Amino acid sequence: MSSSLRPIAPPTSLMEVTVDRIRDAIIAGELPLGCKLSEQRLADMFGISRSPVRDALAALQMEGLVTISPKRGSFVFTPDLKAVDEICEHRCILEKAAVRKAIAINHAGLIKSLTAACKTMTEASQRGNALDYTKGDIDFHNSVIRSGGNHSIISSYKRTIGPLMALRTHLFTIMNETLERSMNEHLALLDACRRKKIEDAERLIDEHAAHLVDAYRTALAETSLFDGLSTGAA
Amino acid sequence: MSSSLRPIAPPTSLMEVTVDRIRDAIIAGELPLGCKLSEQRLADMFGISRSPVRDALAALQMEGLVTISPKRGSFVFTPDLKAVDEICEHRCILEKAAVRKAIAINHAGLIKSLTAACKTMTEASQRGNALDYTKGDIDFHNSVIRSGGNHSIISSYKRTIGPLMALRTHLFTIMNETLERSMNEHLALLDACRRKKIEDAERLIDEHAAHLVDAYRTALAETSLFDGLSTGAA
DNA sequence: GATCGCAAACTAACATGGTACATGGCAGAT
DNA sequence: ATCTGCCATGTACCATGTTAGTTTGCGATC
Repeated sequence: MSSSLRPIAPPTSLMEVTVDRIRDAIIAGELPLGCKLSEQRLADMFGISRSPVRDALAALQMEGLVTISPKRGSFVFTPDLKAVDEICEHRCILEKAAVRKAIAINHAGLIKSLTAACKTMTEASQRGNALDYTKGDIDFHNSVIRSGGNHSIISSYKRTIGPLMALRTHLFTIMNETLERSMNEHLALLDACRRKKIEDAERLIDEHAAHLVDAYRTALAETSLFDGLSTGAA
Repeated sequence: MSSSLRPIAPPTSLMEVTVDRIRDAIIAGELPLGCKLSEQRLADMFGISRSPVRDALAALQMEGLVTISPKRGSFVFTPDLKAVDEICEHRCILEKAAVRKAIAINHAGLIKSLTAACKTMTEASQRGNALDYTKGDIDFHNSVIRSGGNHSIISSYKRTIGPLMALRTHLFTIMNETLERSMNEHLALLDACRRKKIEDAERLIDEHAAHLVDAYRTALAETSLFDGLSTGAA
């Protein structure tokens, strides 16, 4: 109750927070796959003008989360099976290159960040919280990439896995089956990194990616059953 | 026949052509490295409003050609030595992965497109036309990536090499020295691909990338001598 | 009854005005 | 003389009006 008359003093631009809000809504499943994203509707939903919404949609297209058809509108990106395969293959290539470099030039930082991520995942696993586990999972893979130190790859990786974001939510439902195996795979990779076994680390990344493809394909198959166009729930 | 344009309907959006015009101006060197890109000035230059210019700048940021500082403006991206190293390393990783896959699953297509690119480069080399040679060079590397067939990698590659576009022009000046070596390297890679020598192909890509880094670093060193802020010539 | 054409509604794309913010220069104080 | 604070200027960012293109639904025609 001081002199701060401005409860919301956004240091970042309105467009930036709009990007975050739409991205969160997509990841949370409030804006389902293939959902039409009307500029006017989103503007009304957030109580702002169409301009920042338009800029935000362009930025999200850059991240691979939405697709924009000229003169037709924006839609939540829906990857098909082929796209999932290609994205996972691409992701696997980047991770293997990053882990190889990280072990060589940034071993301490790699182990530290990977250990922290594994700690988060272990705790979430014990509590049976798939959402927190997945956040730790994302942290783990981001740590691998970031430890590689190549900024070009870091930014590319972010855009690469973007199209899979909308599938993440549906991955939670089947995660329980594969959670234990996933946990063991991450721990094995951490161990290989700690012992600087590059060959083993790359092999483990390959195997992990293969399992990930299966999970995403299953999630995609489930979501395709809906096949409906929802307007998005509150 | 002129009326049946409906089914395909080429969307010649004003924003799209603005993107092309600005990109061409950057590649041509009319908009030098680090040049400030005023929305109003560009809009006046093209005789249009600021809206499509703003959208075009956002798209070019996606391609890595410009950087946008919030509330400050857009600038032609200027890579430093570290960025050049990282981009070339990234690019090398993608090319090696693509050539490995292309040899395995799309050998005929790979050889065909690479041969065509080499033909263009050879002719340009004999005429001493560095510009055409470079276009063939770009075609060659794009062919490697495209023959890999992974669409995620293809789009990522485009964005990856974007930041180096502004340096391309200055590369022409020193290309004559390294043109012959570059030509031989490409021919050697084509030969390795034709004989399905994956190991050799990857090694050649590594070596070629190393030489490319040197060329870009030299170009960057030359451009940094200018250090001036030009408003762009007609 | 099916198909083609037309029209109305919707929506993205473009243009323009207002506002907040960042930068550069200048005056005044120490 | 140097530094600091204020002011002028330019610019990006947001809001809103206008236009043009696409889609959809209905009706007429075959």
